[in-house]
Amino acid sequence: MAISQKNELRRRILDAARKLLLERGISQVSIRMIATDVGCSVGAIYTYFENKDILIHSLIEEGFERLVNSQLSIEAAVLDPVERLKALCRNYIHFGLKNPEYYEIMFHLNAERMARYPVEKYRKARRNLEVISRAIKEISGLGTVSVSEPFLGAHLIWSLLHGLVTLIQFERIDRKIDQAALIESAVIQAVNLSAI
Amino acid sequence: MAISQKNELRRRILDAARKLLLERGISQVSIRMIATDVGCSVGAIYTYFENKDILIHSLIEEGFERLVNSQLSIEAAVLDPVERLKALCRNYIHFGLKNPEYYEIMFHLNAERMARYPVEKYRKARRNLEVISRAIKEISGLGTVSVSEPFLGAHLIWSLLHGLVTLIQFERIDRKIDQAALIESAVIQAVNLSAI
Amino acid sequence: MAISQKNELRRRILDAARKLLLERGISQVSIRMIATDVGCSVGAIYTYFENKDILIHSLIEEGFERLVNSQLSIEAAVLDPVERLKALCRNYIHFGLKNPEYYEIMFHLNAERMARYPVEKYRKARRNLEVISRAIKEISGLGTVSVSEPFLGAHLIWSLLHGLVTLIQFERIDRKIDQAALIESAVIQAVNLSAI
Amino acid sequence: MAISQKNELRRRILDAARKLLLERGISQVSIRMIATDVGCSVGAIYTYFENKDILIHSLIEEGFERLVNSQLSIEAAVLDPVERLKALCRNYIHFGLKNPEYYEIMFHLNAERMARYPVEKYRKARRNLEVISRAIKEISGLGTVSVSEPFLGAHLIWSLLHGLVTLIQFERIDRKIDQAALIESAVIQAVNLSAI
DNA sequence: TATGAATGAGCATTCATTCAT
DNA sequence: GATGAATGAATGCTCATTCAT
Repeated sequence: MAISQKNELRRRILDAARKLLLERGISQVSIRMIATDVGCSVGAIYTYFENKDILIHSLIEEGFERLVNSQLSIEAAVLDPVERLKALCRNYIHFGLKNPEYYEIMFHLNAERMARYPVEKYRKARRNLEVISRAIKEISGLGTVSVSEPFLGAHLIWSLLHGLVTLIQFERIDRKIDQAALIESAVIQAVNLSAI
Repeated sequence: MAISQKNELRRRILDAARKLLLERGISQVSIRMIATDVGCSVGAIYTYFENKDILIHSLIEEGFERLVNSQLSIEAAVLDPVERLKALCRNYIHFGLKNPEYYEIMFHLNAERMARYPVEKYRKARRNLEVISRAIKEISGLGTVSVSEPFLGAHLIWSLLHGLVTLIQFERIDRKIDQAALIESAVIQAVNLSAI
Repeated sequence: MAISQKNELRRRILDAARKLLLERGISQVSIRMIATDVGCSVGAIYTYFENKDILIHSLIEEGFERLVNSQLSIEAAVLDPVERLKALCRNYIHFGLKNPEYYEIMFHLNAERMARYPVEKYRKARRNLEVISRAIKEISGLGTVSVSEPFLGAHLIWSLLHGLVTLIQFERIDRKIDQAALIESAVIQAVNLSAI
Repeated sequence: MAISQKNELRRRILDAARKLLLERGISQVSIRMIATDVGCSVGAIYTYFENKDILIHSLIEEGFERLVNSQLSIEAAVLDPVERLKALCRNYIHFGLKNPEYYEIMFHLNAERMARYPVEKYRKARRNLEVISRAIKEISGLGTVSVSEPFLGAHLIWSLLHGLVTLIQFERIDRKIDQAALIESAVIQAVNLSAI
C-alpha cells in the first residue's frame, strides 16, 4: 500500500477532528464523534493516534506549521521592511480569524494539557516571533541595537495581535466598533510598537 | 444564625470552584469535585446554585466586579491623565496575573457558554473599557475628537493588555525576555496606542 | 386555631398533589414540586404526611370515598333496578374519565406500592362492587339465586367498565370508534352481563 | 462469533429488564439495576439500546408480537366461529396472566411515554383487535351488517378482557370469587357482547 | 408548626480506552 | 489494519427524607 493511501485515514481523522473542534468546542468533541464523522470505527483512530491528547497535539503542530509557513512566504515576498511587518501582522490576524479551530487549540489549551505537549514542538511555535523580530530589526535599521530589543518589540506586537484575535473570536468587541477599521489600526500601531 | 454564617458554605463553594478552575481548566471541573473539595454533599451545591452554569456565572460576575472596582478606584485616585492611563494598564495586567482563575473564566469562556450568560451582566464587563476610554479622552484633551476614536483606542489598548496577560499566563513568553520589562514597555506603549 | 384552619394546608397539599399527578404522571411528581406548587416548605409536607406513600394513600382513600359516595347517591335516587344499574355504570365510567388523577392512583399503582396500602382501606374499595351486586340481585328479582352469582356478575360488569375506562384514558380506542356510542353500548351490555 | 452468541447479551438485557419491570414497576427500574442483574457494565446496555426508552419499546414490541402471533395461530386453528372467538378470548386472558411483565408495559404505560413510541409500531398492536373483529364478523354471519359494528363489538370485548386481566393482576378480585369460573364466564359473555 | 439547608443514594447518559477477533 | 463490544469511571442533576432552628 502506498504511503499516501496508508495515511489517508489519518488525514481524514485530523480533518474531522478539526471540523468538529470548530463546530462544538474542544470539550464537546469525543473520539466516538470523530469516528462517526469519518465513518470508521473507534478503534481505528487508536491505530493512528495513541490517545486523544496526541491527536490534539498533532493538530496543534499542523496549526503552527501552517501559521509559520504562511508567515515565511510573506517574509520572502514583501521586500520593504515596514510593509513586510504590516503584511506579517495582517496575515497573523487573518490566520487566527480564518482558522479559529487551529487558533483555539494552539493558544487556548489550558496549562495542564499543554504540559503534556512535547517541549521540542514549541520551537516551531517560536519561529513566528523570529520572523517578526527580523522585520523589526531591519526597520530599526542598523543592527547596532542590542539583540534583545527587537525581540521584546516582537513580543509586544504579538501581544497586540493575539489579544485582538482573541477578543474578536470571543465576541468581546463592542458592536459600535468597525472590525476592519480596528484591525487596520492595530496593524499600523504595530509598526509604532516596534520602535522602542 | 448570622448572615455571614448562613452563606459561609456558598462562599466556600465559590472559592473551591475558583481554585479548581485554575488548577484543572474549566471543562475538567465537576460539581462532584467541588463538593469533595469543600467537604459537602453534591446536593448542597444545588442549594446555592441552580446549576453549574449559574455557579460559573457567579464567579464571572465576581471577577468583573473586582476588576472594575479596582479600576474605578485608580481612576478616582490618579489625577494626571497620562499617569492615570498607565496606572489603569498596570492594574489591568496585575489583576490578570494575580487572579488567573478569575481572568480565565472572565475571558476564556467560549462563545457557546457565554451565550448563556445573562446579557445585562455584560454591562459591568464593558465598564473597564469605559474607564480606559475616559482616560484617553482626557489625554487627547479637548473633547473635539469624535467620540468613536477614544473608544477604538481603548480597544487597541485592551487588545495589547489582554494579549500580554494571556501570553504570560500560558507561558508563551520567551525565557530570554524579562517579564517586568515587557510589562512596563507595554504600559508605555499603551499610552502611544491611544493617540490615533 | 380552628380545625378547619389547622387542616387547610393539608387540604392544599392534597389538591396540589392531585393536580400535579394528573399533569405529570405519578413518577414525575416530587415532594419538592408539591411544596413549590402549594407555596410551603418541603418540611411542612412532612408535618401532615409521614412520607410520600402516605400522602399518595390519602389521595387513594379520597378517591374511593368520592366514587363510592357518588354510587351510593345514585343507588338511593334511581328506583327502577335496570335503570339504576345503567346509571351506576354510567356514573362509574364518568367518574373514571372526569377524575383521571384519582382513577390512576386508585387502580394503576403497582403491586409493590399497593402492598404498603393498609388492608382495611380496601373495604371501602369493595363497596362499589356491593352496590352493583345489589342492583343485579334486585334485577334477577327473587333472591332465590345463590348469593355468589350476582357478585360474580358484578365482577364481570366491573371488568367491562374498568377496561373501558382504562383503554379510553390510555388512548387505545381506535379513532374510527365514536366514544360516546362505545360508552352507551357498554352500559347497555352491562345489563345483559348481569344475567348469568 | 455466531450470531446467536453475538446477541446473547442483548437477549439477557431484555430478559432482565422484563423481570425487573414486573418485580418493581416501570418507574423503579433503572439501567444500573438491569446492568447489575445481567452482570454487565452500564455502558454495555447502551451498545444495544440507544437509550432507556428504546429498550422499553423493544420490550413492548416483543410483547405485541407474541400476543398477536398467538392470536393469529388460534385464528388459523379453530374453524367454528363461536369457538374461535371463545378461544381468542381465553388466549388473550391467559397471555395477560402468564406474561404480566409484557402486559404491564404493553398496556399500562402512560400516554406521555407512549407518545414517544414510534407510530408505525401501533399497527401491530391493533392487529389483535382485527382478529377479534374478523371472528365477530363471521359470527354475525352475513356481511350485511355495517363494517363499524363488529369493530365496536371488538372494542367492547377487549374492554371486558382487558379489565378482567388488569383486575386479576392487581389482585382486586374478591377472595370469594373463583378465578377460573370468572374467566370462563367472561369468555361466554364475550360472545354475547359481540351481538350488538 | 414551619423552615430550608443538608444528606446520601440514586438517575440516565457519555467518555477514553482496551482487546479479542 | 481495522472492528466494535465492553469496561469502569465520570458527568450534571434530582430525590425522599431528616433535623436544627
